[in-house]
Amino acid sequence: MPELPEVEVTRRSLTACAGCRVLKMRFGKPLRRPPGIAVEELQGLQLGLMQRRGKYLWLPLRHQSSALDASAAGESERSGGGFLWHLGMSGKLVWHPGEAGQAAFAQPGPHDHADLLTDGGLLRLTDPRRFGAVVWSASLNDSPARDMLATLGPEPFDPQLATQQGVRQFQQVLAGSRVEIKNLLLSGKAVVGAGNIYASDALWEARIDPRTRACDISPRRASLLLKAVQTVLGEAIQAGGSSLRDYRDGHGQEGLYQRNARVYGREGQACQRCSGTITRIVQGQRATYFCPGCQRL
DNA sequence: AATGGCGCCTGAACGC
DNA sequence: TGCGTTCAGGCGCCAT
Repeated sequence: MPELPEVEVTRRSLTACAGCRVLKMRFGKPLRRPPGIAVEELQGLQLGLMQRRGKYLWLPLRHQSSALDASAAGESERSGGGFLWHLGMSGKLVWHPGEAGQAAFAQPGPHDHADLLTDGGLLRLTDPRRFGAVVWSASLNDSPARDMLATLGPEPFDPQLATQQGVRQFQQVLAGSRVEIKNLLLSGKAVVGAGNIYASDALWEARIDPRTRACDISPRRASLLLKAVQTVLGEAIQAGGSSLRDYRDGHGQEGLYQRNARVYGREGQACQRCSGTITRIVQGQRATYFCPGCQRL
């Protein structure tokens, strides 16, 4: 299930599509949100560098900025824009280079819901559960992209978050919320990127019981938690993400983090820190794993 | 305003 | 063997 590390690994694996030009696009079964653009309008647009914000990927698509285009009649009506992608629960964004892309485009599978064919290959969103999204926006600062990103907290690796002021802001979000800390992490309001796997592991790393109300966590422990989130997410990116079920990166490679997960998915096993027994509970209808021996309220 | 809960989806795993 | 049930969870929406 793609969380921030999986999305970041995907982004890094998709650099090859930058500079390619759109030949065709096709949408499969409808996703929860309509793409918001007609595929005919995309032909000839050039792919820029994929960017990430939280668990979203932004792919800019622009017109060639040649003198001919600039003087072409009606060109100003089509100002370019980009696609905001989300992988949902089961989404994979894979690049099929060259002729392999042409062949893949000719034979879409039942779960291929967005196929962007370019002169350099095919960018394909495969998503069996269809919780994912691919949405057109004129820019990141325009609707709908702006609204979709508006509620996101700070990026875990934003240098600003490491400053005194950034840490204080994180502490203040916790201090102002009565939600259980595990659920606050999932909300992305204090920091984005920690989904169900990494929220459990970060709380173990910080020795905090996941049921603790956010406002009951001292500023000192909050700053430790922030570091733990950064540590766990950073390790996961290095490991290529987690492949619990069907996650793959842009080359179809699986991630290895789950082999070294601290507590996630390890119910009944011994805690590697205190030899307590890792326990599974449910918070907000989602599984949480933690060690009652060394994680404190 | 903040918070908890539900529904969207489908494949895998499980039980009878 | 084959059917039905349960589970996985990111996120938008709704009720409180």
